[in-house]
Amino acid sequence: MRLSRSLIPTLKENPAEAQIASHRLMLRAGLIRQQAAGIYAWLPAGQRVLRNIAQIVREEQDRAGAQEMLMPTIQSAELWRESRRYDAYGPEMLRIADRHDRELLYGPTNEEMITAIMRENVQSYRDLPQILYHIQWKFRDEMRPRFGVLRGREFLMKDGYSFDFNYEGAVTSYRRMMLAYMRTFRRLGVRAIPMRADTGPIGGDLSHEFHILASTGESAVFYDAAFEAIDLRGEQVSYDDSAELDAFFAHMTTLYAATDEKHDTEAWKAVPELRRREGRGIEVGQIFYFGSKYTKAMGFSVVGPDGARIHPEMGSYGIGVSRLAGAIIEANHDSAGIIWPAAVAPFRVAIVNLRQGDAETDALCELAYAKIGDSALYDDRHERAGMKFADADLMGHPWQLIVGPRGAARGRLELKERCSNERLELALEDALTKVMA
RNA sequence: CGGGGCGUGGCGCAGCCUGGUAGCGCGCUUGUUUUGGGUACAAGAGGCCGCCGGUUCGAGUCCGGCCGCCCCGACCA
Repeated sequence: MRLSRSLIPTLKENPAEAQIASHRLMLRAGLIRQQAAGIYAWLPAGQRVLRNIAQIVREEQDRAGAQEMLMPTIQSAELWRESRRYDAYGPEMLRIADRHDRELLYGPTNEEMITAIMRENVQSYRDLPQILYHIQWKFRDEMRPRFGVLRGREFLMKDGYSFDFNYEGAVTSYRRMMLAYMRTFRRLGVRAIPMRADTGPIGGDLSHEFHILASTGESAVFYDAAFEAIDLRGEQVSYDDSAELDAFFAHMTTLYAATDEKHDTEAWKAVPELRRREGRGIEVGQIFYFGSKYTKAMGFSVVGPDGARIHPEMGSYGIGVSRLAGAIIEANHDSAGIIWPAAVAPFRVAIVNLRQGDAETDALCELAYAKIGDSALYDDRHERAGMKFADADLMGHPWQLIVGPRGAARGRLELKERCSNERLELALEDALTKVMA
């Protein structure tokens, strides 16, 4: 993308409404603009971030055997009466009436809808297990939206649902999703710790929240410092080997880690004192097992091998895609701006033309831009070098390809790595090799 | 929802107490200058002062109502 022709409105000053770093930086780097309390428009660069995060989430869900689908944002109140959550959910649910005065709602989550879809289309235990997910906008009418996209009212979420014939199967699905989540967060460039969590209105008795540690997090968390050292990735674990899956699950859940709702002071005392960490976390995902709560309430059953009907066992699995954009920035920034992990950066590299109009400089920039293509943001504005440097740092591209007349005359340019601030003078080909690695 | 605060060019703010033709910095446009970390000078453009009503000869300023936004708390798959 050529910056001169892009809607990436960077701000030099901090907008007054933004209190925390990620919110300030998302506004200043031109990623988002607020439209109403807790409701944001994602500008082109922001949309690219959202798309990158969603794509990684999608790939890891697919790899875990989940199937992508797409359910609507608007749901019928009838559906929610079946599970008795229409009244239970309270004012956080946005209720709408259509022109015929039929009661609708903007979905805050989709357990009812997916259960209804399964009920209509699945009759036999042989059709199980299944895990389905979608990436869709949700709306929860929060009492007090804040912190930009970290607590918005409208937000993009990956929500998935597993259906198993029995408890053992459901536990396996739960463990598969935990593995998928750890891999997802790893690829997104953040360390998220699974913590025992409260199940809340979704109900059920087994749940973990995934928290990125950050002083600005909304949740108080307690965890064993050993988490800071262990391998959270699970790269080598096979989804199809139940022994490996169980071992990974044990590895993730044996050490103490809990949110304040589930904090157990007795168990806490068993953690060596020097390893007790109390901090704050940003919840970026949560997984639940809740058995047949919804399949029973909504009358979804399948015929088993013995001819008897059983209510499938469910789990649900959420990742806050739009919240992650903010959380990743919260965990990766400095005083100059964002420091994007390469996997989610809107642009892998900025081409900084220090002397727009200088023939050799322009030519070298154009060549670099042609070779890199869409993952480059070419700063071809007629602006001073200082402003371009400041904007590139603010936007947080992992790499900056700095091209000025001094080097261009000799066919050289400078490559700056945002996270280390390291600069190298190189020929274009060598720089591209490093950038594309 | 309880408490607190704020709405004035795109952004950040002053002006309001004590009513009298709307200001500053940044940004934007044009020109000159400068050119490897937000250059300097000059000339410009841009404002239902959140909305409605009231008081007054006159309201950004005073009074009432409403709306929006932010912060603390409670709440929060």
